[in-house]
Amino acid sequence: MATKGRILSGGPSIRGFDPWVPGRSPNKPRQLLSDEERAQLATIASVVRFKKGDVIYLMGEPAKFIFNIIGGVIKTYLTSSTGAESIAAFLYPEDLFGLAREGKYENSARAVTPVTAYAFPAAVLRNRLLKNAALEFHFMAKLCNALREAQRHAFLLSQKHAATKLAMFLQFQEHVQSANAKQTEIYLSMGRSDIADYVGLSPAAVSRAFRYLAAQGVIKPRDRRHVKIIDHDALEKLACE
Amino acid sequence: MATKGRILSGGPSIRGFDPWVPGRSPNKPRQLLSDEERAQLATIASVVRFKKGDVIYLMGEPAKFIFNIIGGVIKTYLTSSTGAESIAAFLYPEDLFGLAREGKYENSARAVTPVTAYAFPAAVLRNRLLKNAALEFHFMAKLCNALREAQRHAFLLSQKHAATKLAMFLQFQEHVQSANAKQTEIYLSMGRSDIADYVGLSPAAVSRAFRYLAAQGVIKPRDRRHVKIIDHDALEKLACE
DNA sequence: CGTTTTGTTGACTCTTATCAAGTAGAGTGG
DNA sequence: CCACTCTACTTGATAAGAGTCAACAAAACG
Repeated sequence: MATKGRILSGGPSIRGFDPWVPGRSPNKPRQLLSDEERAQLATIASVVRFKKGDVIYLMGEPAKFIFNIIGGVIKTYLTSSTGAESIAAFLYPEDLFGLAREGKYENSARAVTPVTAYAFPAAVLRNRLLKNAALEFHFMAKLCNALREAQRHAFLLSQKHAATKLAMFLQFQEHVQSANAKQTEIYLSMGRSDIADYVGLSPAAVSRAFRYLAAQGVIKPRDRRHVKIIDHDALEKLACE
Repeated sequence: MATKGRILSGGPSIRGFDPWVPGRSPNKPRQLLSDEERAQLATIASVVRFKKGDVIYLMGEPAKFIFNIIGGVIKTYLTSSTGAESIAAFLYPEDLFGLAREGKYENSARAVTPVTAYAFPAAVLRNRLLKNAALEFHFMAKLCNALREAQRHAFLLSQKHAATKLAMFLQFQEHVQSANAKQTEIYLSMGRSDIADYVGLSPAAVSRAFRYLAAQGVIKPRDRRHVKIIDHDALEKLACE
């Protein structure tokens, strides 16, 4: 695919919104890095691959790398003492992950699909950022985006009805994909139990919520990973209720 | 108070953890800004005051300012279409707030107590950051902290039992305050309904959860705003369950 | 093509939301 | 400083909704 080729050949890529500069086409994230920045970052990055299900790092490990996804989807998660895992975020191509505190990872990460990513050694990246304010600014902008998404996720989790949560989740997915193409059908990269861990419900409740939305004529599932949104307004209404 | 005097006289202050450099005393946040940076920031800041309950900004407004709290507590929140408000974060002295996307605030902010803060004009601050990579790095570090807290908040919200949520909330409060002093009694800056909006429960459920924890002998409320933690281990166990 | 994992469905239980009534606290003016 | 008022909080009864468990169905995997 042409787009994928461009991303690969161009080096590391970060997509998002500038905190303060209005975009030319609002509500569409843009490439935050200049071509020179991407080339510069390419010199310190190595490309790494993970198979579906691979653990990329565990909470508490020394945070040697920051990652930039080229292709695939990863999840970051926290594990409670009972073993239940709560998913903090799904991350997609052109996202960053590898959040650390005082040199230790603050959550765990695992590949949801096969993943290709750039890995930046933390120490080297830190030096680059301290020497290049513009580059650093773009990383900061991406962090603002991540913070906003975490707050939206918290908002989703504060909702009480399973259908509301699922509706919001589907809207998130739609926005992630509409960056690439304006398609009516959504592809879900993750399984039902990952969705459950993200929206804070049991897998059973997620399953029932899908059935409910389908019964209302809001969505039309083709199979477990493909959903067509029939009634965007109804979804919006459910999501905002 | 000596500490407060230092903060005021020293100019803007940001407290947190460096993402990659281990702290000398782990688990204690440190001042991220150098004295020169604080002095420099002071030249572009004005001091603003808000009364308890004042709206500081509303979601969607032009994001003219970034704020740094000197004293008091604020909350950032999202309002759903039904009017229910979900609190994204409580912010304390030495915190930053005023998150924006493409020049618009992405949430609303309101004073929970009387508040004093520095206000940085966004455009001016942006220029400073782009000219001073070290200063910018410290803002970025603070953003990492905020992102981590948002993810911990999401983790709290994903918990199913009211007592668990409240236990986690009380632990958060304890950590916020233990930065200042190691006291056994916690002071709650916010009312019950703000706690409810933060942990994603009804005020009634929060009230019952308090009663439950007290009945278990885990906490001992002195009045509505003062709680003594009797059994830290039990609280930990409840929080992690 | 069988095996194993993942997802769906139903019956039942448990928890919290909701609503309404009562109470305590904070704030206000005398 | 006290009484009054108003808001915020607590408490109880009820019902709606999601969790759990178990059995079944459907994919995914080798």
